[in-house]
Amino acid sequence: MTRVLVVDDEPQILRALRINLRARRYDVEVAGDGAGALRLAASHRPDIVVLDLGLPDMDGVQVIRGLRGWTNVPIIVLSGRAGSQDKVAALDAGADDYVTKPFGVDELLARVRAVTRRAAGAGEEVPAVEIGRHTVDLTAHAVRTGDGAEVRLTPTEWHLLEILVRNPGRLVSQRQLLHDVWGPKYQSETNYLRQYMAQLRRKLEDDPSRPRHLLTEPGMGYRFQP
Amino acid sequence: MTRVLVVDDEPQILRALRINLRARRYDVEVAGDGAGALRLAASHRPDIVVLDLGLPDMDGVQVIRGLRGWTNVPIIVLSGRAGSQDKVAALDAGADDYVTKPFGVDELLARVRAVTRRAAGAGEEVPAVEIGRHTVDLTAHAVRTGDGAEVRLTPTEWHLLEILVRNPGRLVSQRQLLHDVWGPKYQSETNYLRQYMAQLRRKLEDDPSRPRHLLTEPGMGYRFQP
DNA sequence: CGACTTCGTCAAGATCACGTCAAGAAGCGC
DNA sequence: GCGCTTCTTGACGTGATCTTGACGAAGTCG
Repeated sequence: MTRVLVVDDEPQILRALRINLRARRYDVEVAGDGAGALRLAASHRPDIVVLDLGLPDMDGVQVIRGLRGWTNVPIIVLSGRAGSQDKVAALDAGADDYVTKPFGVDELLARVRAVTRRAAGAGEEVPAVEIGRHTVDLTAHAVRTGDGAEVRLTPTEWHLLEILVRNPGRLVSQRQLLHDVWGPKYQSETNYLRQYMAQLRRKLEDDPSRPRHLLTEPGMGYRFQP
Repeated sequence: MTRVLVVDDEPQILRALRINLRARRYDVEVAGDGAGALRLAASHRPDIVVLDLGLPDMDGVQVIRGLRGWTNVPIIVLSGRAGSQDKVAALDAGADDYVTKPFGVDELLARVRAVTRRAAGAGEEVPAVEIGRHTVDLTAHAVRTGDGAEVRLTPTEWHLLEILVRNPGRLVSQRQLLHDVWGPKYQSETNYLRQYMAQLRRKLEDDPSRPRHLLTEPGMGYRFQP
């Protein structure tokens, strides 16, 4: 059974999540503060952590760092404020996804499923993925459309696409993309991302103005949706 | 044609073996140290390796282990020392035969024949591919056009073509091509690639200015498209 | 409702990579 | 040793790619 550790300081949220997750056959542990979360994570080794950033005793990002020091367990962050820098910091610290409060339980459960699915296949390779009518073959470094025609990507376009495709379903922060593609000195040049994401959508999406796979998460980053 | 890789640090031995083996219709590549031997073996896929144990850069047994990590190519060891423990170490590491210096060329040739006969029943791969009007036969090491005429390629041209053809449809990076053909110190000399890719296209493509099989991926590398 | 941020888009110049030509150096066969 | 092939190295024009700035639209927050 999949073990979930839920960390939140609001008792009613803890109660709601515990009931809903148990109904879905998850094994649920709860913690009300950061110290308890770290202690429970170490002793119970959960398969997923659902973490609220607003904790009474310590900053949520510190909790993430404390976990990432010794485990790669998937972390889904809950945040009360939309557009907050806290969430970007959380993703950069190693969180896997985020959900803004107030959130629907269905949405959270969907993200839990997505994150567990990805963690299950972590060891395997992803040789090819589909984007609209196109197939992205990472090993061959090629993009082909259905009728065999090739789509040419520039080196920078490839670099960016590869990072997103290697993290399917996962939100990748702007800072991380800029750092990985352009280097540590370009972490605030978000126009580069806008420029190249637009080019990728023009080349890969069926309707570039209405992307279905290369999604923008405003203020956060970008996500490749298989 | 059978490909032989000769590894020795003494130029006169290299020269003598090259002349004698070529006279017997073997295709000979030579290396002067262990690193070059491993590189040539990976890119050129010899049918036999003749390996001197006394190399300047690394222990011969290490070279044997490096080869045995991924290939079962027959290895004939040359050694100046008749000591039995060297022999045991080499054979235990995966060598197939052992010749003590000084040796007669006839003896070595006999052992080469014996070892090839023994390994004759090995698995095979893609022997021939088509490029335009030409047929590239990797095992025979020859390129023929439709009417039977032969196209002559220089050793470097072969080396480059072989790497590309052994990775059909896949992008091979400039760095890897330069590393495999010219060695680790030439990884930024992209003019070599431009020079030899142009020569290959002149010899193989129907319209060299509009290549259909030897494709450039700007900024990244080259690709052989079957 | 207005100030502010963020995103998508367009357009421009600067820069880089490629193909090509050419010539000297080195290696090999005779 | 001599002639030939092959390899190495440099330079240049052209076209593609990258970089950079600016603008309006959409959304957010007070």
